[in-house]
Amino acid sequence: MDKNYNHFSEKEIYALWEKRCLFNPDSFPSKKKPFSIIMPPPNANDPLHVGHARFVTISDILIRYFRMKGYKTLWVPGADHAGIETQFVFEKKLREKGESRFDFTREELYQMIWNYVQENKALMIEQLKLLGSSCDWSRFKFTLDQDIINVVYSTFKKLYDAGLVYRGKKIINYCPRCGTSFSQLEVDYVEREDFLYYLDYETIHIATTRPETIFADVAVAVNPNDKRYKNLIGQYATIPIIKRKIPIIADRLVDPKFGTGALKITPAHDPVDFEIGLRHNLTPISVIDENGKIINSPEKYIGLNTTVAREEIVKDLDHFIVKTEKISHTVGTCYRDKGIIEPTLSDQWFIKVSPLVKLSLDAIKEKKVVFVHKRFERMAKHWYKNLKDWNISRQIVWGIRIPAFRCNSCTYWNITSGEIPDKCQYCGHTKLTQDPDTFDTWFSSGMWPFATLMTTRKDDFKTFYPTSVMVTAYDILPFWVIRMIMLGIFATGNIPFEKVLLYGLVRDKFGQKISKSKGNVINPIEMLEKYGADSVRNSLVWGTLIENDISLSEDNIRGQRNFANKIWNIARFIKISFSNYPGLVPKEPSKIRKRLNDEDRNILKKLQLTVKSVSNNIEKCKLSQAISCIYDFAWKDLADKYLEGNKSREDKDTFLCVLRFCFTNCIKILHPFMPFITESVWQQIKEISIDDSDTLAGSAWPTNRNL
RNA sequence: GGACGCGUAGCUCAGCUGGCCAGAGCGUUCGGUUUACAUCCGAAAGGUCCCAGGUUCGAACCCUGGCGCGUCCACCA
Repeated sequence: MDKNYNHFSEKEIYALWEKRCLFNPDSFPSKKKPFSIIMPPPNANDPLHVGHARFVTISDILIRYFRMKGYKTLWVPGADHAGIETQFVFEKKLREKGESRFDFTREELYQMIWNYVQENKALMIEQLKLLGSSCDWSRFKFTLDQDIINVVYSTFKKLYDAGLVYRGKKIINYCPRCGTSFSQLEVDYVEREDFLYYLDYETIHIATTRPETIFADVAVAVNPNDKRYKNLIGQYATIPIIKRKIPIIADRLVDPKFGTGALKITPAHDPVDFEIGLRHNLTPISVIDENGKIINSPEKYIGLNTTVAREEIVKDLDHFIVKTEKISHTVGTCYRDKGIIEPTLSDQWFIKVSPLVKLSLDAIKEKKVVFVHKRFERMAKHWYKNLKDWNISRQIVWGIRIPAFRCNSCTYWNITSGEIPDKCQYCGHTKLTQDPDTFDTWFSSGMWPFATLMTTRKDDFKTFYPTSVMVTAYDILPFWVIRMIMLGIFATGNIPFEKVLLYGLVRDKFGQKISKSKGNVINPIEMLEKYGADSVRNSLVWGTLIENDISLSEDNIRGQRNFANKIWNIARFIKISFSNYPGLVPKEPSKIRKRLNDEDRNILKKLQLTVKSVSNNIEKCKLSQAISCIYDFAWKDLADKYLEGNKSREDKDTFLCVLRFCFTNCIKILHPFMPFITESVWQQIKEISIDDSDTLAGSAWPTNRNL
């Protein structure tokens, strides 16, 4: 054995595990209880970052622990097509080559992105292996695999048949440059300076930052309690330039303290106005089309973009402008190109969420789904209560195309489970046109736990659903976790997972958020090459609670590398000692009980307590406590005190037997955390070890009976 | 405006349902050269547990209020 541990044999170790098929539950025909985790599929297109490294570590610790405990263990890996994200990255690449998505047909574009993603997917898989992930690669799923798509289709159909899918005109967040709508969550609100124009509507003055939308006004609203305007309610105001008369109405959403306290109502271009419009039965008028150009306005403005139109209209409004002031307010911007989002009326598919929310809240209340950390349960409930109907249409190509076909004759929509209808089910007409839109990524990934298990192996769904625990970052609780619960219960009648373990974000060593612009990005693969996967893994659970954000520093990783080296050297001491005493046969301490002294009994007792505490902590997902227990036992109790205090002892025989026994058990409980070094050590000393397991990864967790 | 957190050693953080002199890692200082490891060993310094009240025999921990910081969400035209 070398003087120091070097981690360069990690790949061989991983290959050994794969060769033994240790990660495939089919190799264990036991009737034991199943334990399963579905991996949140990383974006196929991006290299792994430290956040991924954290969930890999956490999940792998749990998986390896339960595997050693004898459970039938399955960890399903996967990759996500990451709809909008990927298409925009790809389009950027096209632009660099002087091409655009409009140069290709839909099918060509899809195929090109598909090929591009396949190339990158391989890298992602490679990196997951470098981290030691003990997934069953034979069950790998991609979110655009045909069988996954089929599950998504039939779930959509089921939702439709249950009356939970509807097509509606709604205000959506539309980006005219990207040509797509975004969910509420994809819009960034930024603080901006703008002019607030006070306009004379004859009977009343209103204030607006968007004068280009005045031709879309259908009313002026005031707060019902606003004494200034009480007698105007029911009367009319007049839109300048076109002189159209519109009613003055009262609505509680109007803030009397803002501007003049009178709000022009433009239901087609503002979400609040849309809501007020609905309440008062006002018919919306659109003045901005999907390209961001003015329509339904006086001739001279038609076709202008909104910025130019605003300038022109402000010029023409002239003496109608009573006052102009600068204000700073928040404006919705596109999270991709940072441009202004136009709230626009559009036809989209929606999911009616209230029945699904009820199912989910009930499941949480009945403790069918348990959040390991209570505070996330509180957050989830809060989200559910504020969830609005879910717009699932996206105007992009890279995704799952919505199986909705509109009849060219009667214009009714035919919804299928994916198959192309040969005739309209309402009028029998044979010409139908498919909706060009694709599903929101979160809609299909919300089905991930059951879509994967329904398509891996024949009995997987039966055996492994609901999965044992969902491990994911807390920042996607609202995007993903709550939607998986809704869709899982709806589609299968059963919860998708029993526990939700949400972990905190990885930050830099000062606790700052990691971002490219700050230049504090930590590349896990670089660290792993430098210090070994075990060190990186340990540094991601060490010292901070799982549910809290963790500050990662290279110092920390180095500290864990030193720990790995300590483990290596205890093994080296044992190996050298045994080879110095060729006649020495390792015996279990229970067989030589009479020869044990106080120190021997003490360390054996300590081992027992450590195993117990580590098991408890892992089962409660308290991983930082678990690893620090092992760390203290291995380094302080075993190496510094016991080994150091006994190395020159007369009774070498007993000492070495006790040491060997404690150490082999120690690397067993350390294995889920640091699989490579422990396996590597096991391969070195297994001939003098306590059991005859060929690999440590496939060995059994220590139990009270054999301690 | 709403929700959820955080404030403990120089830094990053533990401290579970109130109870032994408040802990760890890193850093700092001092001392160790053979024989498992300098990626090591031994020792030391370093804390008004954000502030103020309250509950209690007893509070870093529970309650109330403040101050400071962070994240997410949202409907200010």
